[in-house]
Amino acid sequence: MPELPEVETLCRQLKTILPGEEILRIEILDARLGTIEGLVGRRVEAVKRRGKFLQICISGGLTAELHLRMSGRLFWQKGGVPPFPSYSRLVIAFPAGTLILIDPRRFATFTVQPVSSAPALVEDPLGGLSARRLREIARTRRRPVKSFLMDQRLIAGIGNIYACEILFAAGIDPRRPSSGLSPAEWRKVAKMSVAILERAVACRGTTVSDWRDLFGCSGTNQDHLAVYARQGEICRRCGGKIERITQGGRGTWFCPSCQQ
DNA sequence: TATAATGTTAGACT
DNA sequence: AAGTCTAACATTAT
Repeated sequence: MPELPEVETLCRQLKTILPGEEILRIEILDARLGTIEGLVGRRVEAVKRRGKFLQICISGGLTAELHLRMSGRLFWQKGGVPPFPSYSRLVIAFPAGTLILIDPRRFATFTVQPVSSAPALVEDPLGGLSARRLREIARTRRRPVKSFLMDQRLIAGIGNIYACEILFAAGIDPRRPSSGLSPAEWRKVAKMSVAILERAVACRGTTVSDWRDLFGCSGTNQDHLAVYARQGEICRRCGGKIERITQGGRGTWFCPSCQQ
């Protein structure tokens, strides 16, 4: 569910609440999450984001790393007592309230002292992407540019919705081999990536089905989607018809007439 | 009932 | 060897 803008939204909201708070209690409601040790009694020092990971830095040099995967959400509940929402999988109680991980599909992960995975080649597309760097990384890769943009080892944070929207904004066919884009095309991709992601952050994310922010509110970026989930509808730029294809097992939406 | 859903990754290919 | 592709994970909604 959440991509960079959604995780950034949660991160900004948590920053207003958690720093300085003591962890009073942790309840694991889904055994898939494993055990979580060493956090109770410690204090939150900072909240950060890396790609789609949310990092909670804890006193004593610990870091808890949360990944929401497909259906994870975070919800802030004022009181610390049940009932918790459906599909609550993890509860972390603080003096100010309770942080709840809601996750129907149970793919989310929460780890302490993570074996911090290697950073992406492009650490974070917010605040500037180098077109030359993208082109350099793409030079030896022939796979479709859409799956290139979504590869977290290469660029941190872009997922299915924003990959589709970025390529529409850049006017590039998602099936094009990455190595075949011209310097001018990479400039467009770089520029549009930043623009699309920044607008989504400003809109507190995209709510097409179940995304909600920390306080249960929908985002508003769905109002700006040009292609995602719009198959059969009219392209607002050229009047053509938006199509859906499958790439790497995921849906891709694009306008064949204005994305070349 | 079959399909698709905002993600990642192990293992099999090339 | 590095790059690429597929299936699998678990559950709900259409």
